[in-house]
Amino acid sequence: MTAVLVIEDDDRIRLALLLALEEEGYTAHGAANAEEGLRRQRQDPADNVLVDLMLPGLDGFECIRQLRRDDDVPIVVVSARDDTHDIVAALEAGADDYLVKPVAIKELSARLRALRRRGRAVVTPAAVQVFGDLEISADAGEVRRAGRTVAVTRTEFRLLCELAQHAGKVLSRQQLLQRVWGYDTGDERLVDVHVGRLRQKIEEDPGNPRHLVTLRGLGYKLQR
Amino acid sequence: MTAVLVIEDDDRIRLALLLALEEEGYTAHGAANAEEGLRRQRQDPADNVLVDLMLPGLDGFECIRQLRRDDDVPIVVVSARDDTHDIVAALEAGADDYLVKPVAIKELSARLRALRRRGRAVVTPAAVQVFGDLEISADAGEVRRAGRTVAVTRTEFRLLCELAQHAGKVLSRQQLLQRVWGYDTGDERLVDVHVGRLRQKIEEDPGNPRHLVTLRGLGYKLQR
DNA sequence: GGCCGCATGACAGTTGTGTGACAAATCCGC
DNA sequence: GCGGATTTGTCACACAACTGTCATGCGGCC
Repeated sequence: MTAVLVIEDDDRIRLALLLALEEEGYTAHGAANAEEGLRRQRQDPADNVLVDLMLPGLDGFECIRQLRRDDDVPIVVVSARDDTHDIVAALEAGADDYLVKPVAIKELSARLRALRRRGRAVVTPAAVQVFGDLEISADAGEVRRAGRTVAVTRTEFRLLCELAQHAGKVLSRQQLLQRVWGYDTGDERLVDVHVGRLRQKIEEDPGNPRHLVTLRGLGYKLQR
Repeated sequence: MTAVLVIEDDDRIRLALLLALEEEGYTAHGAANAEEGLRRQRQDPADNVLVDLMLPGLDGFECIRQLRRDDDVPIVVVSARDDTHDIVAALEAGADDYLVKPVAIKELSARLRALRRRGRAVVTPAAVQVFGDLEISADAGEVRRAGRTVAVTRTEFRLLCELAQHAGKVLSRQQLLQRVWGYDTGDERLVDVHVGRLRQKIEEDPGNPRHLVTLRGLGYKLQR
């Protein structure tokens, strides 16, 4: 069974697409905005994703880019705008096809089939973030220091990724607790402990950290 | 350098496309009818083929089918007819995309790029992947370790292929359940068991896997 | 000097993973 | 169809790794 995720803010259009897709034999799920769509796709990846370009909050282009980071899923843009600039930008962002509303469901279905036939993307090397002698690859779930892979635990990895995502910026313990652990409240010392453990692994001299630095009274930040 | 073959009987349009493509940095060749196009592609395969639907003699649909028989080359239809039936028929025949004339060259170029990015044709025709002393032949359904063929079951093979397709990247148990078993939900331990069995067969020291490694809390990945 | 924030080591409870056993399902030659 | 062999999925258990809490001590800062 082929699953399709439809990210579209207009309720009427979304429902119409979902119904039409199910009519065509797909399992279809909807999301009303980019954030919800991304979460869904992470939790339970569909085989195809349909994205509208004009979304509240995170826009379609950014949504495509983030989808592409995690996944090779075929992405089809379904937009009201028939404009070469938009089409090119969407394809460059990582979309595989672009359809202008209103779409004929038979065409959509045929295009989805053509995309699946072509299969998943060629094995692309995992994306890597570099901080001096420190390399982080979210895809590969890997951290390297001076070329050597170091084993970090899941929590440490999440913490590191969160810091890397906001490289150079201070993140308070509260923010980290929230984003890494999902705690709205809790003991901030917990962050210290894990930062300490992380330093043991990724810093040359853990007592004198160069990448994962403390900003007294503010929090931590990751830098080159 | 990327080569494109344009099969189009209207001289003016063909020349315009060839010029525009060269402007975009492609090497472009033309053919005025299907027979000539097929011959050219056999003799000196291009990386992409553009086909008009209305051709003298052999028509575009048949041309696509014959191209597809020999080759996985990405095929884009460029036609004056904006009709769902034609679009669906062309895609079913084996085309990868369908553009309605007049085409914006920037859009065409972006679509060609998107296709190549995805194309299995361009990169993995042999479909034998090598991971150090481990070889996986997707076509032949064979797995070899250190030159010796090892017998793996169908499930194990699919699991291995899925991991190989995303070589070097972590796949969560959820993703594997979804992609290998098609389960939307289910016991993740199932994945563990099959990974364990696979290791017995493909790893030199199954207790100390070098290729099929666990990333605690994240999932599994296949590496060199 | 005293206070506060941070680093660190130890520890117990929890979680995640590997593995062997087993029964159901499937395959296959006859 | 039939019976044996293979494959598949479930379960339980053991073990190792990880997590969060706490206590202690150090060092900067007012």
